Amino acid sequence: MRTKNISDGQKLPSFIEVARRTQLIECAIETIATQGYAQASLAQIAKQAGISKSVITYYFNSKETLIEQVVKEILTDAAHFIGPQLAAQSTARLRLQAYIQAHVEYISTHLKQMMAIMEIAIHVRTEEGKLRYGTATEQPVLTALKTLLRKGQEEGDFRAFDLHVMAVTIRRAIDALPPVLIADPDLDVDLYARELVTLFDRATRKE
Amino acid sequence: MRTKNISDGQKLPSFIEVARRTQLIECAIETIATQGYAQASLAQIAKQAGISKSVITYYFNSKETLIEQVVKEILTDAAHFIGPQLAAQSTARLRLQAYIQAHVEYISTHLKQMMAIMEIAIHVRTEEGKLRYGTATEQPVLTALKTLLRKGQEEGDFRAFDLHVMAVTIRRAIDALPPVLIADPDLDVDLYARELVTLFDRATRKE
Amino acid sequence: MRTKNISDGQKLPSFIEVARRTQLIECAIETIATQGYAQASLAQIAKQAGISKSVITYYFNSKETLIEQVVKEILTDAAHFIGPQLAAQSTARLRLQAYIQAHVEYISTHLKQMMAIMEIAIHVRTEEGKLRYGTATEQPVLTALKTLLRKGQEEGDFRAFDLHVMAVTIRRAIDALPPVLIADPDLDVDLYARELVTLFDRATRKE
Amino acid sequence: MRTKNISDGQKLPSFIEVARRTQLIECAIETIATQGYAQASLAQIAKQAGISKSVITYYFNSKETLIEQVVKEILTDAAHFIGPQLAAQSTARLRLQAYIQAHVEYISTHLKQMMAIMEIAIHVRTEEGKLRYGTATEQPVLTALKTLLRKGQEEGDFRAFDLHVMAVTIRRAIDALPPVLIADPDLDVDLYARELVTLFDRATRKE
DNA sequence: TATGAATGAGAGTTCATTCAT
DNA sequence: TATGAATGAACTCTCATTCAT
Repeated sequence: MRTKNISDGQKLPSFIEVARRTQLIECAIETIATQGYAQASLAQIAKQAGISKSVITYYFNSKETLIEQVVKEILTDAAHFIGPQLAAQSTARLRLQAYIQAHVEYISTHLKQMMAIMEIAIHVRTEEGKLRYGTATEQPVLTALKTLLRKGQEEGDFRAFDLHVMAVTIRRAIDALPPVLIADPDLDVDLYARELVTLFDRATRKE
Repeated sequence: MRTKNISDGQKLPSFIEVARRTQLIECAIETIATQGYAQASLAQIAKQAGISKSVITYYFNSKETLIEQVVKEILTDAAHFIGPQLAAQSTARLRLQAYIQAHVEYISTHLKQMMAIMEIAIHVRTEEGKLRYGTATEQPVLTALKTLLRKGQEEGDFRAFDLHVMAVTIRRAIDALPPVLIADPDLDVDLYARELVTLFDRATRKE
Repeated sequence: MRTKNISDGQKLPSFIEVARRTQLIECAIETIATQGYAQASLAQIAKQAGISKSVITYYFNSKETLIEQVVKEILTDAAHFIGPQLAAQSTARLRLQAYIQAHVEYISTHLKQMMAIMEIAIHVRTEEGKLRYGTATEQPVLTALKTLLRKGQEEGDFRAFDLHVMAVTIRRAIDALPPVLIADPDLDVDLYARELVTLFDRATRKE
Repeated sequence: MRTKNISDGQKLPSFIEVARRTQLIECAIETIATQGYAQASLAQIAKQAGISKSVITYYFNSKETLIEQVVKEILTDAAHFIGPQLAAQSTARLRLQAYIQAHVEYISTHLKQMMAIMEIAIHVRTEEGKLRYGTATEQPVLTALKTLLRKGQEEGDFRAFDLHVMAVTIRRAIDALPPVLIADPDLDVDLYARELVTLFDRATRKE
């Protein structure tokens, strides 16, 4: 499965192509994060990149595709960082703790990306009017978290809370961080993480 | 001090005017809630109302003003519903419980309004690029919640958690409900409320 | 010849009708003079008069008609002031002197009206795109002035200049006054008039 | 100090760009001159040019900018034509004569431009409601003319008239020409110029 | 006599996209 | 590989006018 780009039937993407695509995705993220999705017109993104508007539609056929790539890029990178940290834990309690801490750490070190993806999730809709990267895409994320929580219940670490409510609440607590960090860049993120861990540890544990 | 009624210096709005304004605010809410803020052009809202575009700028001078009225209408109504329920509680724990339950109930019975106001909060920006009804407006809400929580700590009901983290988490847990309800309209909201109450009761209480 | 108003076949215009029409013409002049013709929408004029927009189209069927009346009113009044002063003079030289002085005096005491009529002359066009009150209407004015000048030549007071050039130049010298007075309200208008008289006396006289 | 040419930091405008900008300025002048400023919407100008409305905002960011360019273009060209002819004269009397003749000649050969710039001067206002290219811009022009006249007085060529009155009158006499020429395209402009020269020579000279 | 309600046309502007080079 | 040129649709807003009351 190769990315469907303009040189498909014949050659692999050239070096310059990879570089440009990377650069444009970077610039899109930067623009969306700092100015908001509504201001992130192709013209703005091109200006940010110091190139012409048409370059964008040259490498990505449409704005839609560019945004897709941005989302893919960010989600993949985040998964690479967070996934292994969960796998390393032996109990559900530790896994939840790691889940929160890994997310907080990633968010605090990738604030721009997180702002961008939230802007996208909030703004982009399909032709039928549904959010394209919103709750829909969130489903698998929630499912994974619910699995983690259910295991904790089965193993006797967690009490009998409603999986959906707890999963949603945890996710939103994490998603709240980016704007909080924007508003207060000097925030002590480790403390924030520890507070969240404690909060949800108490909220989930058996007694 | 008179109720702003008859012979007040400025003309009374006619019956039709009141009706139209109400209808247009209604239609704006409907359109924003169902199609998203970006799709809610004056043309769309007018179509929804079955009238011409110009009627909107006739009653509200600008789109900006219309949105202001929508926000005001929704927030006022919500405050009228929720405020008294908090005041009736004697302890911080009960107040937090009431805070959550009142919000959940109001949201579940005013889903359209809640979707609309969240869309607005997320999309509308000032000329300088800041969110107009976003974090800024949220500040007083958070402050009020923090005051409630601090009191609980001072009275010995609550443990020594970080006020900001807890307040943000509670708010986001509540704000999560509208899209959850949209995705699953048959959701048992009372259960949802009870689960949230338990969750945050455990998260906050002393031991 | 009566003004064709709404109550034509039957009664004479009522007192209130006359008053309203006068008031609206006044307000139109005020608005046009101070804010410019482009800003003088019916809404603005109505606001100035403290009445509803529809009143204007009630008394004058259209904006076009209102403007017509404004022009008529102003021109008639000016003619009443200036005409007799010319008739009183015995020689062409004195008549030209009176022409200039009467105009300057009238302009300086009716600045608002003069600004309004110049704005109208400049802005209002017919459906075919010609100026409605511009050069076209100016023609009779120029003709009258040329007659005065020709007489002076025939009587031997004036030298053999081109009538058209001289008439146009005199008119424009006079028309220049309103904006000059706006820019410098403390201007010594008598001096201005005397300077103009001298200027054109030297320009016209035989040797 | 280099002529701003190649490798200047900012990109050179392409041939097409120069051509289009020229064409659009041309078409703007044409439309404004023939139909009046009020009718010169972007749609009209685009129609005149046979292109789409968006092309105009592509080359000039806004209508405001387009008009600025139109004004700049016209004034620059006129100054290039008239300036040198004044400098070539030795006495004030000759300079005034050249002033009038150069203006008349330029106007008669650039009638469209002159009509356009007068329309613009009359119509375009700043946000505060002042004329943008009106009396304000006229000030330096009047000042220059007054300087010429004062010199004539100092050198003993001219009598002791009021500088302001004379300058204004001369300017208005010149500004009167465009509409006069429109009304009568077969007018003998040389005669017109000679008549004006004589008129103001007599009006200004010592005895 | 006077008004508020409503409309439709047209204004300037923004934007993603297409196309030829 | 990259760009400038051009388009058309949609946006918010203004305005003179019509109509029922």
